[in-house]
Amino acid sequence: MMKDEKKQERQEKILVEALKLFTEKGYFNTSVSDIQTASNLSVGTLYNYFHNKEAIAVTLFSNIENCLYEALCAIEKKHAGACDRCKAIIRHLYESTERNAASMQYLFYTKHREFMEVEKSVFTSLPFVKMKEIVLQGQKDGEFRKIEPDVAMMAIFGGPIRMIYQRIDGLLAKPLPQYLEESWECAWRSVRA
Amino acid sequence: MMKDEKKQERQEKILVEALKLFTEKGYFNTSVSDIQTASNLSVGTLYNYFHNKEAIAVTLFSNIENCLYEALCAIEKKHAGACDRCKAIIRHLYESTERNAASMQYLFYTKHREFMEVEKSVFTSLPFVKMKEIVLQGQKDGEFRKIEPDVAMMAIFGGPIRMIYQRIDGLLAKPLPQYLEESWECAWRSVRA
DNA sequence: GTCTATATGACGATAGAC
DNA sequence: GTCTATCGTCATATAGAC
Repeated sequence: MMKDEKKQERQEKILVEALKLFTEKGYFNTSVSDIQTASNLSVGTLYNYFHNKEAIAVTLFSNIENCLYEALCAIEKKHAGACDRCKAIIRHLYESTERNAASMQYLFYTKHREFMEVEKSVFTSLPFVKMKEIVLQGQKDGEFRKIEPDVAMMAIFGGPIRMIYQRIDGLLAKPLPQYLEESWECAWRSVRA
Repeated sequence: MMKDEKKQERQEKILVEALKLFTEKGYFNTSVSDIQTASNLSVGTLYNYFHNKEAIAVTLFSNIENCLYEALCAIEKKHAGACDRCKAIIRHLYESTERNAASMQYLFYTKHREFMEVEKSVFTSLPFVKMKEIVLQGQKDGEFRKIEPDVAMMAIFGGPIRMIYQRIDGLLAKPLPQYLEESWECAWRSVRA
């Protein structure tokens, strides 16, 4: 029996290569054979690790989602007010995009519904529920204007998320963190009480 | 020889059905056979109207893009300041989404790069260039704060565009125009001089 | 567990009769 | 111009040897 460590490592390799391919060429333009080749494994072995192509996509999504969710929980703990929390979240998203564009691209930029049974939309997933909670709390505490919560949510994060899309598409000259102050100021002005 | 009118009508039918299928199931989950069946045509006939599946997608994109571009030009003519223009644009986008969700979904929500040779991103296409022009003019005229133009652009339109995504995903209870005033107020507060 | 070889089926696109 | 029938290709997934 193979050591668990080695097994883990191989699974990780598959996920990394799949993520790279999915974000570069898209899910449907990536064949199982592509993933297998990039991972230096045979087809049979790949199917030993994942039940099918969709399972790879689902695992990837779930991993990235959980990772972001934990980061958001840490931010929530570290900062007190909704204002500080939201800014920290945007900073985290910007920095994550620079550090690991593929993950962010896969999370935000992919129409998961087209190939995964799950998910209504990324925006119903755990991290975004948490973000909404923070915004609602901010309204309750009088930090944010008491407008329609969906509008407030999108006023704060809509701009920064769009910045992330633009960066991923190669349409922004500078790294995202360099836009942080200005784009946060805009978000803040739009909803502060 | 068939009357041009009838020919036009059939081509239109193909485009309408293709748009419906592409937005419901996605481009890759839609087969040429699906389009052909929905259009009440044979495969052969369909290939007589379009060179291949991609050509249908390209024509669709181009039609919707032009239609939006013309609407933006009309708005530009009708309104004087950048502020009024931007609000009118957002109103137009909101109303279009309610009237014809599929078109807006196809324009905004589709990763065209994955199946079309063209386009870096929707955001480099004509309508969005026009939007950026309007924002730049607004900064020049002192209506908008003189921050990084990309940030200003996304501060204004990022929130509303995200609202459109949410509506398309069925995550907003009310029709978009009912959020217009509040979401415009947010956008405006974020960038006004 | 890992490999190679292959079954199965779908899809895009064409050929050729009418 | 329109149809039916079909071809070639390729992708997913499995079988079975090692």
